[in-house]
Amino acid sequence: MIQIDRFGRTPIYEQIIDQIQRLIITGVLKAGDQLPSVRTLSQELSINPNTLQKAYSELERSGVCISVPGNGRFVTESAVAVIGESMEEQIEEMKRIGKELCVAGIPIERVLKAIQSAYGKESKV
Amino acid sequence: MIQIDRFGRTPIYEQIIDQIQRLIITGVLKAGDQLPSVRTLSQELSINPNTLQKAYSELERSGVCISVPGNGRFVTESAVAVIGESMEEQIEEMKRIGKELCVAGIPIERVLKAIQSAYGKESKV
DNA sequence: ATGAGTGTACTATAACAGATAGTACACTAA
DNA sequence: TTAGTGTACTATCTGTTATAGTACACTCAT
Repeated sequence: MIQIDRFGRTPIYEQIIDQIQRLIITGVLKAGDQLPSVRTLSQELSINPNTLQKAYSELERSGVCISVPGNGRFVTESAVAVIGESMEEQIEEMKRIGKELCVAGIPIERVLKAIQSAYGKESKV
Repeated sequence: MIQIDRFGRTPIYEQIIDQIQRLIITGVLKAGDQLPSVRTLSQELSINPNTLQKAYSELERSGVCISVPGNGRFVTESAVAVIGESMEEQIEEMKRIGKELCVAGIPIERVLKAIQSAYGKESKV
């Protein structure tokens, strides 16, 4: 369900945040669903409970999930919307890279094709 | 010529690498040009000489510049090509973000427009 | 030959982030 | 009561980043 890359440069807690958000926007996890507990998931992933707690806290801070002490942690109704908003930042990041590629002389057609392939529109025309 | 953001998350030496590469692909620095010495530039930027040395070493490792002990450090003939190759990685990063935006349900038109605006093609049609 | 200006190497230190380890406490539901 | 939740806290370890200071070798102009 969740894969951890221990050798990459991205911190474990960030990887978890990204992957849980992905599970939500892909519909694997839906509003009201319970997230795995800190203890069980940390054991399953062989990571420290505190590391997972850090990821969960951040998800809760941004409004993706809500914790019910003594009960569990659940995906909020607004989770999909919240994550969607964070996608705006991704678009900004795209613009930033786009400007770099522009000054580097990379033709815009190459970039557009890359985007289209990511969207599964190969456009082999 | 070079601006340092001491409060951002990107390390100083990476900022220097990025900005020198930018100076080269924009033509401000050309093949054969001498880079500022470790001592002078580190004083100018108020950073440690070792930090700058780290940035320069990395630029040299990737083939952007070459050092001549006792003489100076110069932009190589292949610098532009080398930097251009590293742009391929940027395109891969774009694909990665593109896939995320795709599963998040962001319409491809929004992404394409973002790219075009980065390229200065506003396409106000 | 000398001196100024290069690059390079090395050790040491401090600060910070990331991750781990272990413990403790409060809450809820069966 | 018990098991399973979330939460809080301290302590430690590690790697990266950045700084500080020193030392040495090289090149060039004088």
